[in-house]
Amino acid sequence: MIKITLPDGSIKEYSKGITPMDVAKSISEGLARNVISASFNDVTIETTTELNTDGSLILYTWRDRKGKESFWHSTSHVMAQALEELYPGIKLTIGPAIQENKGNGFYYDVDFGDQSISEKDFKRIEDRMLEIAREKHDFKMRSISKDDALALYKSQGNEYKVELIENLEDGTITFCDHSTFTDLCRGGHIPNTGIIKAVKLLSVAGAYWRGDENNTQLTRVYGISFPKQKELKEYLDLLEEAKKRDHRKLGKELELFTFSQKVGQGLPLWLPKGAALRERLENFLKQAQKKAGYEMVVTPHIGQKELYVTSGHYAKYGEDSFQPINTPAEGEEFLLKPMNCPHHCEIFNTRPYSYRELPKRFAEFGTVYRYEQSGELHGLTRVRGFTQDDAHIFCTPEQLDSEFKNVIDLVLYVFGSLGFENFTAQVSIRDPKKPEKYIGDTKHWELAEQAIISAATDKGLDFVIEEGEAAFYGPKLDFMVKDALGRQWQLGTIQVDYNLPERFELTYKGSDNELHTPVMIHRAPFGSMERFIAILLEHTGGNFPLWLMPEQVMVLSISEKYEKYAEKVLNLLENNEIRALIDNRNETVGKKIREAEMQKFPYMIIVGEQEEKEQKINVRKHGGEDLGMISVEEFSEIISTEVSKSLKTFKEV
RNA sequence: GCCGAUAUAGCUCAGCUGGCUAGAGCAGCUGAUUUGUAAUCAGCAGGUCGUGGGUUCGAGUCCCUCUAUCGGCUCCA
Repeated sequence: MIKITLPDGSIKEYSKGITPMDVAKSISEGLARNVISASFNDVTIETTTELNTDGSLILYTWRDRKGKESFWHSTSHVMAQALEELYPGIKLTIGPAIQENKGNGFYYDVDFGDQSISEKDFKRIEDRMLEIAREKHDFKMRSISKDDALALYKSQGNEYKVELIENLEDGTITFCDHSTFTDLCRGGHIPNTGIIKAVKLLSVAGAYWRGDENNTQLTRVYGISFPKQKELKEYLDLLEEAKKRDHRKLGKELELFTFSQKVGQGLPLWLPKGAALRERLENFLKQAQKKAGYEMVVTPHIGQKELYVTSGHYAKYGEDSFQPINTPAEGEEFLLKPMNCPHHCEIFNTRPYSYRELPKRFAEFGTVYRYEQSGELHGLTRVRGFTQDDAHIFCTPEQLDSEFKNVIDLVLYVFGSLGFENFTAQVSIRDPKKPEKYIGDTKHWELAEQAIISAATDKGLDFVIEEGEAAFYGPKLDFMVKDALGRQWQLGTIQVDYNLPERFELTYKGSDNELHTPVMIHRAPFGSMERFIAILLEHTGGNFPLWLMPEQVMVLSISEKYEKYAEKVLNLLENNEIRALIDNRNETVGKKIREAEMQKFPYMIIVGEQEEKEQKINVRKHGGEDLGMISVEEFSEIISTEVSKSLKTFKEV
C-alpha cells in the first residue's frame, strides 16, 4: 500500500500501481469525469501514470492553469500530427503550452524546410486537428532507451530532436503516442484527444532554435484550444475587447499622439491633447520630486562621442545605435544621447562636494534616442525617441540604503496615484555566466545587488529575481506592468551604480578629509512618458483619473436659449478650479452627449430650462450614472473628494 | 535584423478569379430642423488605392523594390 496526500491535507491509502484517474474515481464520479491532468510530488504526470511510492498528488481539471497547460500541450501534439500529415517531410522540434505569464494556448516550432505555411492554411489544419480529436485517441507515454530514441530521429534526419535527446540522460527518455503519431515528450497530457472540442490557430511567426539568433529560424505556429466551442468564442471575444483598449487605437481616437511615415518609425508626435496629458503627469511628478529634495537640471540632446566612450555606452552600443553626427570641423563627432546619466555625471563634476552636501539629486525629463531594431518597435511602448523621467542621485555608500528606499516610496506613490496595483517587482541582476556583458569589478556588483535586495526586502516588496536582466553598469529594481493583452512591460526602474562615478572620476570630500567616490542611483518612476502613457491608456481605457484630465467636465446646453446659462456655469466651475469645456454647437443633445462620451469626459453637465430656473446643473458621470440636479458647489465638492481620493499627497522626505 | 501578414477618403471598412468615370457608414461642409440623455432630414465635397518599377490591350486587383504598420522571435543602456 502507498500513502497519497491530497491538496486538502488528507492522506489516503491505495494499493501500489494506482493511477491518478483511479484516485479521482475514488473521490467522486464528477471529479473523474473532469480530471485531465495531475502532478505527483510536484512533477507533472499523466492521469494514467501508475503511482508506486508515497507522495502528494494534485488532480487538475480544466479550471486549473496546470490543467489548461496539459490540455494545450496535448493539443500541440495533435497539431503536430496534422502538420506532419499535411506537410510531409517537415521536422518537428518542440511544442509546449505557453507559459502562464506569457499568455494562453500553445505553439509548435517546426522546420518546414522548403515548404511554407501562412494563415490561409489554418482552416484545413484546424479541420484535420478536430478530426483527429474526434477519433478519441488515448495519449500513452512509454520509456525508450537513448539509443533507440536517437536511432528513430536520426533515421528521420531530425537534427533538432537528436540534439534534444543527446542532452537527456538514458533511462529518463519518454515518448508519447497517440493515433499514428509519436513525439519525444516529458509528459503532462490529457487522457485522450476527444476532449479537445474547439481549436483555433492564431498566427505563424519565426522563432530561433533554442532562442538563439545565430541558429536556424524555425516556423512557430501558435494556437489555442478549449473543451467547449463556447469557451473559444468567449476567448476570441476577450481578445476583441482587449483590442478596444489598445493604446494605439485610443491614442488616435483621443487625439493624443500620432506617427508619421515621413518623420520616421518609432518617433512619436505628440498632439495638443497628448502634450497636455504629459504636462499634467510631469507636473505631478515634479511636485513629488521637489518634496523629496530633487533639483531640476537641463542637458542637451547630443554630446561628444568622447562622453559616451567614457561612460562605456559607446563600446557597448556604438555599432548598434544612431551613428555619430559630424560637423564641418575635422574629426568632430557628436552622438544623440541614449541616456542622461553621462550628462548628469558632468553636472555633478562641476565643483567639489563635501559629504555634508550629499546626496545630490538631479532630475530631468530627458529625451533620449535609441536605435531599436525595426521589428521591435511597438506603438508608444517601444520607440526610438522618448522622454525619461530621469534622475540621478549621488550619495555616500552609507546613504545608499535610505536613498534607495526613498525612491521605492516615490515609485509606489506614483503607481498608487495612477491605479497600478498589479505590478511585479523584479530584481534584475547580472548573468554570472556572461561577465563580458558588464563593466566594473565583481565586488561592486555584489555590493549593488545586495543593496537592492535588502532595500526591497525591508520595504516588504514581493519581488522576483531575474538573472541576466541587469543593465551593463549595474543591477536594477524594475516595476513591471501588463498591457491589455497581458504582455509585460518595464515601467519604473531604480538602478544602483558604482561604475559610472568611477569612470567619470566623481568625488566628494569625506569626514576623514579624503576624497571618496560617490554611489549613483539611476531612477525613473514612470520609466518613460511614452510607455507609461501607453500602459495607462490600456489600463484605464482612456478614462483617466479626474486630476489628469485636461478637461474634467463637458458642459452642454440643450438649446441655444440656455447658452448664456451654460457659460455662467462654466465660469462658476472655473472659479472652483474645475477644468471645463463648453459645447454650444447647434446639434441635438443626443449627439452632443455621444461626442462627450467619446471624448471620455469624466463628467457631463447638461443645462436647460429646469436648471436655469433653479440655478442648478444636471450632472451625469461618464458611463451613464446620473447624479441628478445639484448646485455647482455640491459638484465641486464631489470633484475635490474624488481627486484627493486618487491623488494622495507624497510624504515629506 | 529575422519569420508571417497588412497598407483603398479624416476614421472604420467593401471592391470576387485583372475590365465602365473606385463604393458605403461615420466624421466634415452647406441648408433645413430646435429637439432632455448613444445617431433629425436633404444636399455637397472628399481618394496619384503607401512609394517606385514591371507584366498586360487594360492593374486597387498579378510580380519585384522600398517605406510604414500589426503578430511573434531575437534585442531592450
